[in-house]
Amino acid sequence: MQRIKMADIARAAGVSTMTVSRALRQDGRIAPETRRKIQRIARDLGYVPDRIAAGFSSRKSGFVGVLVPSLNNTHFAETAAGLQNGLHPAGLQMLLGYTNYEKAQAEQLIETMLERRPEAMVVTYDDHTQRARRLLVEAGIPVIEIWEVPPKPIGHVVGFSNRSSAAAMTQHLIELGRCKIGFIGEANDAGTRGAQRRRGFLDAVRAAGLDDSRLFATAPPPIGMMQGRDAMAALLERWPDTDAVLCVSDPCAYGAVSACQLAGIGVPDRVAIAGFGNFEISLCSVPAISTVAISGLAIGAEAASLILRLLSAEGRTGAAPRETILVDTGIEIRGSTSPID
Amino acid sequence: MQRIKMADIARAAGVSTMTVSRALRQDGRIAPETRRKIQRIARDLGYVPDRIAAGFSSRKSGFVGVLVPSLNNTHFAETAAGLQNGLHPAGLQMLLGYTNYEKAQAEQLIETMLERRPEAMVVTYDDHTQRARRLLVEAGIPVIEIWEVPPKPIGHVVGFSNRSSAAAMTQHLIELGRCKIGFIGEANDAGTRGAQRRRGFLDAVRAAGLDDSRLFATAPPPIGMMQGRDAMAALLERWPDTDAVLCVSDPCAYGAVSACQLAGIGVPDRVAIAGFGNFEISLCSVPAISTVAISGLAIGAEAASLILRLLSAEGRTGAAPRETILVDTGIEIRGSTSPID
DNA sequence: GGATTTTGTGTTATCGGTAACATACGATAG
DNA sequence: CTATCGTATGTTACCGATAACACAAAATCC
Repeated sequence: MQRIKMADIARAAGVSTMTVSRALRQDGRIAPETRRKIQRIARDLGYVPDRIAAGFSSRKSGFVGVLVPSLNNTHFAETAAGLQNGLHPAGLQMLLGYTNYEKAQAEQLIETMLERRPEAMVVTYDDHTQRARRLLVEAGIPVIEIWEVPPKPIGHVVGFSNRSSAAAMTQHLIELGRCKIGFIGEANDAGTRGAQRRRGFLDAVRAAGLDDSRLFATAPPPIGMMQGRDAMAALLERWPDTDAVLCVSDPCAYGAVSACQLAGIGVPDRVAIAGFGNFEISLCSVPAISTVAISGLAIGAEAASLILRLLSAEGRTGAAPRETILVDTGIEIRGSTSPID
Repeated sequence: MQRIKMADIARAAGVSTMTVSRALRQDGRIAPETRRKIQRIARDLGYVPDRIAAGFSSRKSGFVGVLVPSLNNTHFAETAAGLQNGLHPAGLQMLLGYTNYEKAQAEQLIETMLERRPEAMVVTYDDHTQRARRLLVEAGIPVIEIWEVPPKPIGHVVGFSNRSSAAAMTQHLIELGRCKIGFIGEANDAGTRGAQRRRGFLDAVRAAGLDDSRLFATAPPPIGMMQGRDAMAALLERWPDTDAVLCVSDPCAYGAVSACQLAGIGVPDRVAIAGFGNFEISLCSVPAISTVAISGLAIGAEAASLILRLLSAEGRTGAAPRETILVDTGIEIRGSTSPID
């Protein structure tokens, strides 16, 4: 089974391959009639252009590498969707990889993705290995970190402050009059998003002069509903008088709510519970769960549009100035933290 | 910024590029000493091989195209994860695209993916357009449909029968003694997975001689929790004496459970509710939701291993015989359908 | 009406590797 | 001691498209 290539069309049309190449792109000065004829022949022959070869020749691969910790997570799935929506119309194909929250896996994926000569890389903020950072820097392409504003960015940034968002939500719990507030999340001290949220929690609790010891560490991410449930049960056993809990994410918070339901503990009457991320479950849960609203779709869309901007502005000497784009976040107050009458 | 290429290494080592090419692969007969020297130089120079060029030359792109309806869905996210796990170690990069349940989008994605010359295509079963099917067939590469066993497969299959699984779950509801059973799902009559589940529901209900009219049609997919909630409320308004409901998926079923909670309707006492897919929410919900257990990870893993098998067995004349791999499914009975005392 | 520009198309080289074949040389066999 | 072979490496061609430049014919100018 021989694939049709440009030379076949050229032969059929009695022109050179260069003319075919020009006719099939918007580019180039071509007689309208010639173009129509070539397009018709291409269609009749069922020609499928070879973008690999085209990219190889024009030194533009048409790929953008994207790394997320997990696909099985609304956040990152939406980010990927936002990226695809923005990149696909521009002829860019997303190379998606998920790291399963493992640094070694991330480094591995970065390495193999770079072998595909992407035109840009999008990586979810994390405490990447030195080698991973070096590979990204030396690739000489735009690198965009998403989902946080790193203290030491590798390149461009599309994110927000997990720390201050978590602090804002904690502040809300404090203003409810709660004073024995716990936190459920990973214990990892490295610079991850979860750790930033824990820091924000501590910022707010300490500023209010409250007990800052009620940190319940789960296993490393991914932290799902059942982890949240188990953690909540354990936290209440250890500190039975806890009156509010901030969870590192919404699924985790839903697990905490379900633990209370099973134990007959009223939410929000006895314990207020808040999550992070505005997942669907936090809206549909009974009671609905207060959460920090972030749009993964927006992050993906912003990253995509930044990439398009950076790639089209490639006339500059040296690297483009570092861009930092902040996406909006907000606190959604719902039933799980409504004031006690 | 000039990238290092094989020629640079060859010059530094005083050998030809061909020797470098051989040394950096496992292939070829190379003096161990030469290989070590070349590998060291490559490392020192920070060489990153160009897999695009390599693939272009060897006529193997190293890509596998994967199409799923949605990423924001545990099912397909796990499938993608299973595929990546299986393909990445073999040096294959997944090109992932999501169709948002739209046929036109699927056709578009198939077209642009084929321009990347993938070595195989994985598509989620759906009622694809004629043109999409033709493109896939004419690509001359292995095509694998997943998540259903199609009546007219395009190529290979890794799936299960949505219809009989749904029938089995409906049968379970019938055996509970329920006789006014509803179904919540899409109305679309096309050959989608949801439509197959509805057929299975009807099979079982009719076989038992029960009322088969309680079909509540939601909007087209994606069908989320809130759609399930609204649909359940509307279904109960229309048919207040309904005593069991099968939902097209778990998130939808959770929405239905939450609708009952809000309305003060006991689950399972007054209405039993079952879902489909074994999402985390069905396990963590209170009550936990009975569901059809399917492993998206297994589907992805099976598809990946089938691809590797097909690609390595490319010595055959003509196409390889069509393979159909069935993955296990089972009924998980949980609180939402426990018998009334 | 000849010079200049514009338009449409062709030619050549090349992107970074690898397949296929060629070759030099030391080892082994007879 | 020569014929044969296997091993390690080099040479050449090419994968399918496009960039850069060349060039003839038609259009425009003064």
